[in-house]
Amino acid sequence: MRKKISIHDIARHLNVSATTVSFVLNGRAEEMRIGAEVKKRVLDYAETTNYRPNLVAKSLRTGKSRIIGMMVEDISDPFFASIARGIERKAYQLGYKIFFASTENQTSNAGDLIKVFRERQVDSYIIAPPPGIASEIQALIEHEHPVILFDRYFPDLETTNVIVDNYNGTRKATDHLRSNGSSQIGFVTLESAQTQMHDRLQGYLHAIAQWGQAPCILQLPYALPANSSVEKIKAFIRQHKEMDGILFGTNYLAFSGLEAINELGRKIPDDLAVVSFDDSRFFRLFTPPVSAVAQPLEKIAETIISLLMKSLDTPASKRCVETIVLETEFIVRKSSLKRKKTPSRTR
Amino acid sequence: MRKKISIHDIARHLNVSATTVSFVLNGRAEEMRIGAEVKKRVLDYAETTNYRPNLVAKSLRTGKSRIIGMMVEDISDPFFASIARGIERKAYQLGYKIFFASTENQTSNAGDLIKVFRERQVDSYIIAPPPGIASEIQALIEHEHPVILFDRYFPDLETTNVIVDNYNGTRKATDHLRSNGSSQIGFVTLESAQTQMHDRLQGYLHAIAQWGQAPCILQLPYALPANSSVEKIKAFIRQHKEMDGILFGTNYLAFSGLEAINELGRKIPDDLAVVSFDDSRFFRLFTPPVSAVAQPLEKIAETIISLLMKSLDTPASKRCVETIVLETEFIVRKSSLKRKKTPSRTR
DNA sequence: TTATTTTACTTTATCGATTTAGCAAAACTG
DNA sequence: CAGTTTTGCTAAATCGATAAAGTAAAATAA
Repeated sequence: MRKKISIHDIARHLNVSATTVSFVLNGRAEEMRIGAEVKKRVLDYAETTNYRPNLVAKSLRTGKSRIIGMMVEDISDPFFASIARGIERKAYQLGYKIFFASTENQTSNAGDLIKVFRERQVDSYIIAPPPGIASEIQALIEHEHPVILFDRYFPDLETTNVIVDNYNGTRKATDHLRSNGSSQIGFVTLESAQTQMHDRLQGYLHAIAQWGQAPCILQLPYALPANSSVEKIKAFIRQHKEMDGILFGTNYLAFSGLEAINELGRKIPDDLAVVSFDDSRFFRLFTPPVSAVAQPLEKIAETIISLLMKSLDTPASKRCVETIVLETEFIVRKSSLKRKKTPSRTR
Repeated sequence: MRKKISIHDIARHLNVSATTVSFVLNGRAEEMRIGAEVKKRVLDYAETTNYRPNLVAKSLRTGKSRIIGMMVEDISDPFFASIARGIERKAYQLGYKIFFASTENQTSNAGDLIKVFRERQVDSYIIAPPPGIASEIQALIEHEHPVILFDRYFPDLETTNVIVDNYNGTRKATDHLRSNGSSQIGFVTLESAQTQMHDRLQGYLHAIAQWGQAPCILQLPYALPANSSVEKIKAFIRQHKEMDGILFGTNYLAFSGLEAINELGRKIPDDLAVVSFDDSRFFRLFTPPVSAVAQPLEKIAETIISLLMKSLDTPASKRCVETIVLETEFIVRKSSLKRKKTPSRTR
């Protein structure tokens, strides 16, 4: 096993100092007045020996790791996975690496992760925060680490946030149900006081208030197993016979909901129309396809990274905080041609 | 901004040496005969100042980073995302952190990533390798880094591999289609010579050979956009009128396939029965639900981590290579009660 | 009582980079 | 031709930890 070569090995071999090698390899040869010939010899030797800098050493010396710590609820959740993927792509291009981690939306997990990240000298953070972690985030900012919150945020905290317009998302979705014939619209959401769910709830409430409908809401605990969700949604549907439209607060709630509706033998959309907040590639595959409020995943990732880079380029003292609100898109899906072609096909 | 405190700060404050502090904080106080009182003072002071070791410095000194580099095709793909999640959970418990990265199954991306990982002093690797990366992986092993390949591997390389029994997976799936009435079974797969797809193909071929059916195969290029896949699958189905069963080589091919079948107005399973390799939580939500070959995701993650830990505990010279083949589970999904209860419901 | 061992630490080197300060030789200036 | 500047480098300190080797004082043994 040939050992890894260091800057000192190069220096020794060429009879120059490590400093010179460092300057050359960092492209500071001119600035530091290193002769053209020495420069060439260093470059050539580094090339032939396939020298790779030890970034751990570099980090220790410079205090910057070029590592981003990213914490989300669950990296295997399609929403977070997509955003993570987008961020990954852009970060790598910029020479940054990412530690991804899942909080399960637990305060304690997030707290532990922040500690671990700090030990590892992570120098910036992208966080979809769980409740109760505001003070730790505040501490990160006080330590001058760039922090971007996304998906949800703390209104009391002066952070840079990237979110979507949840309020108008559910509002448009509710209006859509109404204008497509539903008069009693239910909302199935999470028992969560976090901003994203709060705003979605408000959007729904304000929408139904327009035509004077009373709220009809089911709030499920976070991380409820899918089969329990299905049961609770079934009970909810049974209890509200008058309900002829349902809006789901997340796509996985919608999946449980579709299953519940299916099991109850209700017909979509004739018995019960369905719309989901947060799109999924699967909605178009259902019969009938499901309309949804799509979040601009690529745009979210892009915005997060560009704000983060801006923050990294700015001294802590003059970083400005801002909350970027991205628009959602309402995707209307009607039954495909099949439905029209064979309206009375038996199943 | 209060500065981060180091072992030297503690030493200075308590009038002891940094070495003493290091020993105490690493639990080596007894071994190194540090007095109980000094030990207590160090521990207390570290506690009150909220001392956190600088793991970058530690890595530099010890040469171990306790960072695992994990490379998969795409971390947002549900298969890889689930495995990543399982690995993440276990790795954190063991004090390891993970760099996740996506290769897009491109040799050059994987090569670059290996370089980046090495610069960052990653000390072990979990890789779902793209084609053509065998020599770089060989080099990693020669440098005595523990490496675990999963999902696919290189038969010529002496590596530790964690795979599933792809051959029997497709074989069982094909048999299932046959015994449920399909007599002409098609196979939609990827244009890939990698082991996992190769074995799936063989399973299919051997299965149909049992009853003398001729192969009926569609191979799609890797990373084909979903809408092109749909078109190609539609053409394939149209060309093979006699085909009454289709096996899909991956779940995303199955999704395209379902869309294609839908658009052609064929009925599942009466016109065309469908089975997918690689399960998805969505298959049960389709009407009718789709049977699938499920890979043991949790078990794969578990096996990878335990082999990796074993490897890390073993000197490079006496690590043994092994290929663990995990069994798949064939999940039969019949139409739900609804189908039976209301066989002639119109839609 | 002297020699040896044990106790309880400390000194110093090191990991692989960066960075500040410095220094000799060459070139230029007046 | 002495003095200053520029050129082209290098020595040494540093980041924050660990580890090998050392050492003074106390305890024990002969």
